[in-house]
Amino acid sequence: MTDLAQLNYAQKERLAFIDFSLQFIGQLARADLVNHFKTGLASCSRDLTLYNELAPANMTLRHETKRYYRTAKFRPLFEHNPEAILGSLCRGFGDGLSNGIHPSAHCVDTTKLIHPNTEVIATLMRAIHNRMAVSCDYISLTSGETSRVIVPHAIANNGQRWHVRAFDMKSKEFRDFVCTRLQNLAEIADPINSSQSGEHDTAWNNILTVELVVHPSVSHPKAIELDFGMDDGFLHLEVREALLGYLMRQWNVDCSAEASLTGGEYHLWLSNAKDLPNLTSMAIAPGYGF
Amino acid sequence: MTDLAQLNYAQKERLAFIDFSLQFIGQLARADLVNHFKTGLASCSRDLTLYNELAPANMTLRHETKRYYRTAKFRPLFEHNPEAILGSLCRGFGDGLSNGIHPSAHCVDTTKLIHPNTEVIATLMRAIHNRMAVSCDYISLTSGETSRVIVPHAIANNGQRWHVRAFDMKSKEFRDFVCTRLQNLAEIADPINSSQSGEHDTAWNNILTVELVVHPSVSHPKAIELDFGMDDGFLHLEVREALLGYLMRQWNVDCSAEASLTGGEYHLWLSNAKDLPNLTSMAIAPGYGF
DNA sequence: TTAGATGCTATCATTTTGATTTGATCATTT
DNA sequence: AAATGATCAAATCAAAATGATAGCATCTAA
Repeated sequence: MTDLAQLNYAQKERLAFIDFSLQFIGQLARADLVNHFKTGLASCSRDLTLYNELAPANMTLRHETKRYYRTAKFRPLFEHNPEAILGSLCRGFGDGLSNGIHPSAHCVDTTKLIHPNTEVIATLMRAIHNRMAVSCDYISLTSGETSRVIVPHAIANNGQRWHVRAFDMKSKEFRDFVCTRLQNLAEIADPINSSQSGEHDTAWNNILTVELVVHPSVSHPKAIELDFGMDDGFLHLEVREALLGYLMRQWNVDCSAEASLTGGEYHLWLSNAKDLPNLTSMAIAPGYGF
Repeated sequence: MTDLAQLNYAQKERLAFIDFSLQFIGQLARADLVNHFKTGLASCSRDLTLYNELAPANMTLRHETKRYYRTAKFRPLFEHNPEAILGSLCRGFGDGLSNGIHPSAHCVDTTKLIHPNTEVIATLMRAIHNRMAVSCDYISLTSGETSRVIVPHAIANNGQRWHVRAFDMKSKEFRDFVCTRLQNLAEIADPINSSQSGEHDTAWNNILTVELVVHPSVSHPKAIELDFGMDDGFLHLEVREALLGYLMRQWNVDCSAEASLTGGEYHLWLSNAKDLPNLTSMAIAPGYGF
């Protein structure tokens, strides 16, 4: 009896591709496998036979079209993560390799307007992993261009932009820097001071629990409960203090004490706002501290 | 002479993993490869030797640490797409297979609060590919729960939620439905009416060209130009009419005729707003039509 | 009715992989 | 200073996976 766990990486990948295609496209032909994996025809037949052994009820061959079709009894052989799936549908299946990409015309992700530079991300990530500082020029919205030395310890997406969280030698505190506004990065070989490492970034390491509820102004709260998968009307989140403001802004969470913001975009209310300490990260949160 | 193009899929994947690790982590040990691909030790040595043949200047072994390190002369062997990279760093390398996931603690994507149901996405995608209608219950924010029959033709992310674009039999027009608010989906075997197919969705098929410029209120426009990769101060986009409003809202684009919105969140201005026809999709766009 | 496309299976040569052994380097311990 | 242990490389051989090919089945479309 063959078993999924015994198979090697390449075989599992091909079976996952079959599973994915059946589940999300509903059909599959041998040529699709050949196209994607640049494999031989005989292998495809073998893979399809193997898949059929592992999940006999999942697909049937229709000779009229010479394709395999998902059956009504289909049970996925692999667990596909929803976010990863949608990414695969939009970008094409197959991470890491740029070949075999044929994105679906029927699945479009948001238009990405900001594309961090690969070299910048690479340099930052290496500096983070190797605990090194980098020198750079930074163009801030408030103060324009300045040269700095920063000690990065994490990269985070705030919903629109990728930021690097770093100790800033100039201001002597931990700050966020937008990755696309960094230029002329250079690694600095000298070992960093331990007080500049990520462990000392309190706003980053402090995990807050926030409670979100459907905004009282919403006339059909069930819709919002479905969106956010709320069982009992509450959504409890653990969020880094440094990222909380971004999160509230991204999701248009009304952070006023009494849910007093009006406007159709506020679907959620931060119901424990008064329990939270006064946070600088929340300066951008809608309605906070008014 | 070995050549990248000659290698099989599995080998290319392992080389891409080596390339990726060197570029974004800066180092790599044989054990990392074993861990990820569940491969034998001997294979790793072979893969590393092969990588070294293909890119001799990219890495060196340091016996002190028994790891390979990226050299200063590193030239990536594979093209890594920035969005895909950041995804890989956050979620772990290796699409399609859930094994070998060890996401970086130093790269955090936005907190996803909305998780579309895999079955719903699968059913919709199959209906789209097979040009079929589905019956469903939909809970709308304005009118609450209703039963409908829709003919989907695309799935799109509007920046916060995944929508399905579909012909709605009830209203007899093309509309957006939030995927998480769809329940009790059932495929309808009857063939669809051709007037209900995606080709007739004019707001979807109409591609508009929009011109974005840095908002005049920004004091250091260079920062914004860097964010959006503007060469000459302009950003020209081709956008589906049906998605334009979402895009303007997602990026906080001031859509007023004279860039009259105030507020630090408006980094961009839609400079050709007056050239655009009156669009229902733009109802949610900041400042539009005021 | 027949040609053509695409599917399956079987066979065999080739390639890739896994397991094992031997030897090297270097940090750590004795 | 020498022994120990961890991890690397390289070589070898057996096992497994893959590619190529050929013969046959099924169905569509001409």
